[in-house]
Amino acid sequence: MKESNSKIRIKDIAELAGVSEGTVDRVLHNRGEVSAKSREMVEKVLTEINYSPNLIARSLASKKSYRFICLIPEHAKTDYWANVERGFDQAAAEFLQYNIVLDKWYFNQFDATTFIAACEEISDSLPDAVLMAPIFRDETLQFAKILKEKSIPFSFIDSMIEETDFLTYYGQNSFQSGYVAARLLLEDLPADSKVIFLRTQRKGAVSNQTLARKSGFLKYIEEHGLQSLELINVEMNDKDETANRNTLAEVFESQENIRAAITFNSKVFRLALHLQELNHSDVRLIGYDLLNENVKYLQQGVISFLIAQRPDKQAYLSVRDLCTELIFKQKVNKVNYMPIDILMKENIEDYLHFKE
Amino acid sequence: MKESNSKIRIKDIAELAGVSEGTVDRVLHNRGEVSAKSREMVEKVLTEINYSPNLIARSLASKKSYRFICLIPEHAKTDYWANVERGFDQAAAEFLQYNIVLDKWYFNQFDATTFIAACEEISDSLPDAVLMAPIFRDETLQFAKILKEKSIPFSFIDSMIEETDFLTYYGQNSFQSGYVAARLLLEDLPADSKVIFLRTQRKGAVSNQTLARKSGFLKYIEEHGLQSLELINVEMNDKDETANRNTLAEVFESQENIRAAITFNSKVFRLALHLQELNHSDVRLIGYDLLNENVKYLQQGVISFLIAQRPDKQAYLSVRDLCTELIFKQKVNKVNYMPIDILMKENIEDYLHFKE
DNA sequence: TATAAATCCGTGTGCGTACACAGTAATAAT
DNA sequence: ATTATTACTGTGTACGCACACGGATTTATA
Repeated sequence: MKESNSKIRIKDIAELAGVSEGTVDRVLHNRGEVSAKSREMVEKVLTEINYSPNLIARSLASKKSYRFICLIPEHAKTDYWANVERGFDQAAAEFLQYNIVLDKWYFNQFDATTFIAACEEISDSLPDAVLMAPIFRDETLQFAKILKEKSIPFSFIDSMIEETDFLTYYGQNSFQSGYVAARLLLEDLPADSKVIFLRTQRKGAVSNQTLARKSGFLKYIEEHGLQSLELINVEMNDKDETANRNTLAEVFESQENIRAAITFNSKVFRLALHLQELNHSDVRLIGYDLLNENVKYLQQGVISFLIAQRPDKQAYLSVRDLCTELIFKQKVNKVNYMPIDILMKENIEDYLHFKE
Repeated sequence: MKESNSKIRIKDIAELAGVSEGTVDRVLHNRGEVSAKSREMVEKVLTEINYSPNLIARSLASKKSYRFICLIPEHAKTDYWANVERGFDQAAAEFLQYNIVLDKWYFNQFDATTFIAACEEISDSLPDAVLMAPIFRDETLQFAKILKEKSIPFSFIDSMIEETDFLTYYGQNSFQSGYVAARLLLEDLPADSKVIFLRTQRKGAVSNQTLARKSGFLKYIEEHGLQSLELINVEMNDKDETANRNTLAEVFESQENIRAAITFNSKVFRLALHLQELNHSDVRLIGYDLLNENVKYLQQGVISFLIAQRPDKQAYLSVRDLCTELIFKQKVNKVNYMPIDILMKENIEDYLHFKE
C-alpha cells in the first residue's frame, strides 16, 4: 500500500527519468518551467515507484514558516477553555521545529463585538490558517466568507457551522453525549422519580452544545418510554448563589422523589455544592467536562458521572491536521467526533494521570 | 522552562564557548577527546542557554539505525493482541523516517517453551531494545537478566514484573479496572441478587490480569457492604460450547434472582451468546476489551458495559518512549497506567470511529 | 634535543530536499 | 545572420547535525 520503498530519493527519480534533480523538484511542486516531455517522464516514474518524500529532509530544507491563529474565548485558568489552550500549547511546542507559530487570540464569549473585532484584525494580518471556536453563528459565517475570499483555510473546534467551507472539525457529538448522559442518569430509576434539569441564565445566547445535549437526553427518554419521569426545570442565576440555594431548597421541599439531576453545561459543580449543603448528595448527579471543581465533587461522590471530551486533544489534533494538510499536503478527515468519555470516582484518577 | 530559544545551533554554542563545532559535538555526545577546559566552557554555555537540538536535522544526519523487537503472543486477527499489533505497526510506519525498524516475534501464550525459544533467538540477535508482554513470569525474569547483562533495554506492555529493571510499562491498572467493573455491575442491584463469575479453564496459568481484576471487584463488594450478594462461580470449558450452554442453563434453573454476570478475561462474547440464546439478556453483563464479537453484543444490548484499555495506544506509546529515551536521549516516565475506558451501546460508535 | 606517542581540536563532507541562479537550447524579432 | 526573448534544465548552496579525518599541540620517551 503505502509502505513500499521510502528510500527512494529525488536523485534516484531524476536518474530513472533521465533528468536533473531540479526538474523533478519542479514537477513535484508543479511550479512550471518544465517541458511536456520531461514532466511526462518524471510523472511516470513517480507513479511507478510511489514516491513519498523524506519529510525530515523537507522540513530541514524548507525555510517557509507558517503562522496559525487560534481564536477562542477568554477564560479563567480552571475553565474548560484552559484545557483547550493547553492542547494548543503542546502542539505549538511540538511543531515548532516545523517552523510553525501559533498566535492565540481571545474574545469575550458574551459579547459578539469582541469577536468581530478580533476577526477583523486577524484577517488583516493574513495568517496561513485560522482555528476557531464558532460561538457566534452569524458573525462566524461572515468571518468565514472573508477568509474564503482571502483563501485562508480555517478549522472549527468545539462546535461547527456546517454551511461553511471549513477544513476540519474536532468536537463532541453533543446530541449523542446527551443521550449517553440519559442512560447513565435514568437507568434503573424508579418510575415515579423526578429529575432536575438545571439551567443557568446568561446574557448571551444559549449555546448550541447544551441545546443539542438536551435534545439527545430527551430523545433517550422518548425511545425508552420513560415519559412517566417528571422533569423539573430549575433556573439558576449566574451570580447570586444564595438565591440559587434557596431556589433549590424550595424545589426539594415542594417535591418528593427527586432522585436525579443534570446540567448540560460544565457548571455542575455549583449544583453539587448546593446539593451537598442541602444534604441531598444521594441524588444521582451528572455533568459535563473535567473542571477542577467538577472533579473534586466527583471524587467526593457527590457527582455520579462526568462526561468528558478531551478538549486538549481536540486542540492538538486540529493543529496537527493543519500541518498535515498545509505543510505535508496530505488529505485529512473533515468531521471528527471525539469519544464520549465516561468518568466516575473510580476511574478518574488513571484518566487524569494519563499523559501521552 | 523548556521552550526558550530553540533557534540556537551547535554553531552558536561553539562561538559562545570559543571552540569549534566539532568540540561542542564531542561534549554533547560525550565521546572524549576534549580537554577539561574546553568541556567546562561548553558545558557552561550549554546550561546557560538550555540547548535543545534540532531533531529534524539530527535524524537527517544520523545514519544510525535502531532495531526494536516486539515480543507478543501469537493470535487471531480479531484477538486482543491484534489491536496491540496494530499499534506497533502504526508506530513502525511513523518512526520509519527516524531509521528504526520493528521486528515482531510471537510465542504461544499457553506454552512457555515457545517463549523461551524466542527469547534466546532475540538475545542472540542483539537488538537495540526489546518490548514484550511478560505472560510467563519466571521465564521473563530469566530473560530480563540476560538482557541486562547484554545492556539491552526492555519495556513491558500489558502487564509488568516490578522486580526487573524495565524502561517503561504501559497497561491498565487491573485491580482498579475490576473495581470499576464492580460499581457498574452492582450499583442499585437489589440486595438479594446473585452474580455469576465466569471463569474459563485453560491449560496455562491463570493470568495476573484476571486475578487482579477479580481482587478489585471483590474489594468493591467489601468496601460497600455488599456481602449479601451471592457470587456464583461458573467454570466454562474452552472448547465444548454445548456443554457450556448446558452448564449455564442448569445454573439458571437451580438459582433465582441472577441479575448480573461478569468475566474477567476478554471472552465475554461467549457468555453473551449463551445468555441471549437462553433468553437471559436482561442479566446485566460486563466484560473486558473491544473484540469484534464483544462490540457486537454491546451494540445489541446484551452486554451492558465493556471496559477497554486502548491496546493499540499502549503499543504505540511504548515504541515512542523507546525512541524518546534511546534516540532523543530524554527521560521517560516508567509506569504508565492507561485510562479505564467505559463503553456502552450509546458511546461505542464515536469511540471506535475516533482516529487520532 | 629529537622523536614518538598521546591528546586535543577544526575542517569538511554527507543526509534529502528546496530553491536561486546560471547556463543551454529553442524560438522570435530585428 | 545576429541579437533578443523565451523556455527549459542542471548545478550549487543552505538547512543543522553527526562524524571521519587529519592537523596541531602537548606530553612522554629515548
